[in-house]
Amino acid sequence: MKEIRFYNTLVRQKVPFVPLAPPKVTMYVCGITAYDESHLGHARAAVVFDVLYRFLRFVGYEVVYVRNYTDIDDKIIRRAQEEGVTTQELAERYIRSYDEDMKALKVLRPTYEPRATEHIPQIIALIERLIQKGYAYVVEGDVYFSVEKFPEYGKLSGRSLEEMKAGARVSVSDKKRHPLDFALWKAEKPGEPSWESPWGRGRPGWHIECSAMAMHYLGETIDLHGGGLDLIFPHHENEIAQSEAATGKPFVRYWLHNGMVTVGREKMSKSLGNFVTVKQMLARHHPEALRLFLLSMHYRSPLDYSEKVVSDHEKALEGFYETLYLLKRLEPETDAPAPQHEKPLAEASKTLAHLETRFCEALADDLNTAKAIGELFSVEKVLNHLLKLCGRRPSAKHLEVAHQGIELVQKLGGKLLGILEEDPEIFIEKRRNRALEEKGLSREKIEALIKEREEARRAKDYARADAIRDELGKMGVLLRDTPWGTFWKVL
RNA sequence: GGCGGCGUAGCCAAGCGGUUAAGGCGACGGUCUGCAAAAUCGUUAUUCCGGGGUUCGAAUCCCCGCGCCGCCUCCA
Repeated sequence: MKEIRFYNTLVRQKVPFVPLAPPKVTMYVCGITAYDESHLGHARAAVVFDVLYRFLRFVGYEVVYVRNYTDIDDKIIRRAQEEGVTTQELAERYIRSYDEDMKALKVLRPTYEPRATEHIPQIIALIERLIQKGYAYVVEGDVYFSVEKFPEYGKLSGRSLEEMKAGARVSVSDKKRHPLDFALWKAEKPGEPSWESPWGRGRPGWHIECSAMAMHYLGETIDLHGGGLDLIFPHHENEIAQSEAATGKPFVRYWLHNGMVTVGREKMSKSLGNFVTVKQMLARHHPEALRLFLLSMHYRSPLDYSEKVVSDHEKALEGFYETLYLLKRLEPETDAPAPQHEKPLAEASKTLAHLETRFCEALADDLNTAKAIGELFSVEKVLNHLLKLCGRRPSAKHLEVAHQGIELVQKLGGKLLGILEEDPEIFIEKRRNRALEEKGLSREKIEALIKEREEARRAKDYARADAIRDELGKMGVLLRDTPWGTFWKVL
């Protein structure tokens, strides 16, 4: 296995990944603010870091993975007030909804999924530490972090305080000593949830929760911290400032940021209203098709969403499953392969092993899932060749190579990418049922017609057989005659 | 304005100085098939936004343009 390399936002280049205390790896990813349904952008971040998590475990690391839920913030408060529910009720609802989405998308559960409101003591302790060290100040029940006290402020996003002051779109609050100072603690406002603190009742600011929870679960220096590119400034910059000011130690060894999902090249976002929710997508596509789409682009690049492209990936996925389906039906007819098959079989086996290496190297190279997917589809090609080689009389040796391929698909596709892990027969039946329902077609009718056509074919009544096929074709049903019977699919 | 990124076939996309520029979707032709479909074989980028430069050699490095996007405010 070649060394693993990641693009570290902090140093702006790809660097070898060396965990602080192998085999342990600590990893923190910014989760969602639970105030609305999650969209494709949230799904991308979750799926990308899910594959990272899977890959690190696959190569033998013991990964402690934390992904938080922000369950108290301005948007949650506003939304809860609009709906006349408590912030807890609202957050709970969307956390549950997100969990459903993640489960459907086969995103593995992180080791811990902490919520901000369940870590108020840790947050307060961290703020106190910052005040003691002179990095934070109290104004009328608010506590602010003083960016000028932290000389390295801006190191992640590549800005200086001067530059940012110049372009200042930052609202100047008379309470802040510097426009970029940010709230660690916000004084209670009437009708808003609040907690006791040394500075009076109030609630935590946004940035502090991630530092507090990351340190609580993972220690003062963590290996990996992930999140969307849009979090680099100010959120992650602020996390660094708070954490490193408090501990005097590096907070994160490797910062990883995923690119945005775009629509017509524009960022998908709530405010632009150009978002598609995960639930809407799941209603139209197989979850694995979504994963395939989300992983088809390198994680740091923008990913432009369009139904056509998602469907293209879905078709590719279906084709792969159809190959697996046929492969699974093979039964050995003889013990030994025909002599002229021995060499191709040996070559197929060798190619499969080679593809596995290439696949893993792709992931090791800054999680290049797009390349890895390419290698995986080359496995499909090998399997199709094998299928052809098998013909109607596969030998035990043919089957052995077939199983090697199937296992490889389960390992690389299933275990690492979270795709192609269903039973092909179940996958195909699910697709059929979904398509039948969409088009309002009757399975019984289709199957009866197919049976009738098969009888006609046996009787060599091809005119009748073709008439039935045309009829089914008009219904959107495509037929494919195989040695094991007629395979059908609804387009 | 500052910082960062992108521009590869009809569409999506890999490629990080050196074999025939991965892979997917699509299109066209051959094989297979009763005919289809699927599969398979071949064709579909003599060339990587444009122009210079470095180099024995560049899609890959440098410079100058053009176009697009993200961040600088809450945001995955």
